[in-house]
Amino acid sequence: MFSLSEENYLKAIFHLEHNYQGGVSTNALAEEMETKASSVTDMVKKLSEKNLVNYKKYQGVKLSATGKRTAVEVIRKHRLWEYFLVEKLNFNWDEVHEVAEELEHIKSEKLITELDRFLEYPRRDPHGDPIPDAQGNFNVSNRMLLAELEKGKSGICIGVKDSSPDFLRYLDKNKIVLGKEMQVIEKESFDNSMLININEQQLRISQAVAMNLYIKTL
Amino acid sequence: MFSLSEENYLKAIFHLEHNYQGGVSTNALAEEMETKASSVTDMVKKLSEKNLVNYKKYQGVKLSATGKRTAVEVIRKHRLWEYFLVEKLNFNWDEVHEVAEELEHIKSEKLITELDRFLEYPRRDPHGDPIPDAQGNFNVSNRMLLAELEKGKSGICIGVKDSSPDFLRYLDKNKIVLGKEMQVIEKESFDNSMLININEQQLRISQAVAMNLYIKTL
DNA sequence: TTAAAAATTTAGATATGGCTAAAAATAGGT
DNA sequence: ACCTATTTTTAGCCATATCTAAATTTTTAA
Repeated sequence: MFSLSEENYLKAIFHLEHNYQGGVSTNALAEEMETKASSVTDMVKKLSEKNLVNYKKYQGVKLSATGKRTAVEVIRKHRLWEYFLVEKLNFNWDEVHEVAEELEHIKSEKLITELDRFLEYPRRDPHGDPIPDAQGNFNVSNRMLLAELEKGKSGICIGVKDSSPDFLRYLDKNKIVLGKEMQVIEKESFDNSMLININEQQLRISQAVAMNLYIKTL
Repeated sequence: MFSLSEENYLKAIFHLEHNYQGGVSTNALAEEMETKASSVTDMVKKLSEKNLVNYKKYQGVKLSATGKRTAVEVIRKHRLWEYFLVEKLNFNWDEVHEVAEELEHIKSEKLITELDRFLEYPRRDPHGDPIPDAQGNFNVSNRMLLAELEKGKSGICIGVKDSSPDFLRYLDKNKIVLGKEMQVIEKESFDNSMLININEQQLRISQAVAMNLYIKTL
């Protein structure tokens, strides 16, 4: 159907569309894909010829309906495989991304249908990101950043914004696990760090951390 | 490490080495890879430069130690994935090959180590072929073709030589399953067909079938 | 409003893996 | 031994997905 590169471009455009409404710029896409702008232009033309994106010179790209559907399918596969790796194969959540990047391109509808069933239809991957269902629907629940939580209020940790191994290992080290309840004891206006109550202990959290943890309020 | 093409060539050479002792010929390899002899020559040169095969012009190729190790690793991955697909994801044994051809190239040692553990260290894939262990050792048991079994003798079906979907579906249709005991009632010298006792029923088997079923004697 | 800066595209090149057609080497039969 | 048929290799070309460097368009700011 589509090449590995094409699928990766579609996925990248999908992720960037959240931040760039009026079309994803060539440079933004080049940075996301860790390649050069000229390579992006070439690929974007190809995707456009295949009607996966809408593209006009110097105007950036947007996914077409087909392009979006394809991107969501790849994301679904990626997140199901991540869940499989953590739940069945003892992977830690900071080491699944790379392998899932490869597994997401395996072409077999039955494989994914059956994997989904085998995993009992998980709703979120190990980082708390929603797994779209077979129809491409995300089950987006209301979530907010820990940084937005007011002093005294509590929430349950449901996901991470940054899922770099460094951050995930920081969370492991501090026993911050998805599903855990946390309460804001104190906010420091000087550096926007906060003191939270978690695991029946107090923990100081920097702004950088609070800006990258999703919670839902009780 | 190695490209998808390189891995597929190594696998093909490994399989062909059983029949062609003195080096695998370019044409044989071309047929196995479903490509042209000229393309094979090019690739074989590349493999030779990487010391994965020993190659001299017009003399065919043999795997080097490294080449053989790599080929066996790929075969191990292929067969573990086939087992996973059948045992965990409800695939039939005639539909696993294509998907396993893709999965076998995923690069992660941990993935395979953990998959092996998760599957509880299976010794044979769904077609009865041995799965090499992490050290690359096949646990080859003594096996023979059903066609070689004498009249009156019994054996247990342990594998298939031909694993084409057509043949596998023929076996399904006739309830010939790995692990089943079968006894030769009569051999017809005219066409080398045989009458066997299996599942408490008599069944007529053509020479083509008997030449493609592995059994072990009791 | 126009010149400099930034972003984007084009042109031309590279590497991989494959192809066709032609040349070269080997193998077989007499 | 030699001529022919088969096998294998070489030479030159194609497509994908990259890259660098140069050209072009858009944006910004004086």
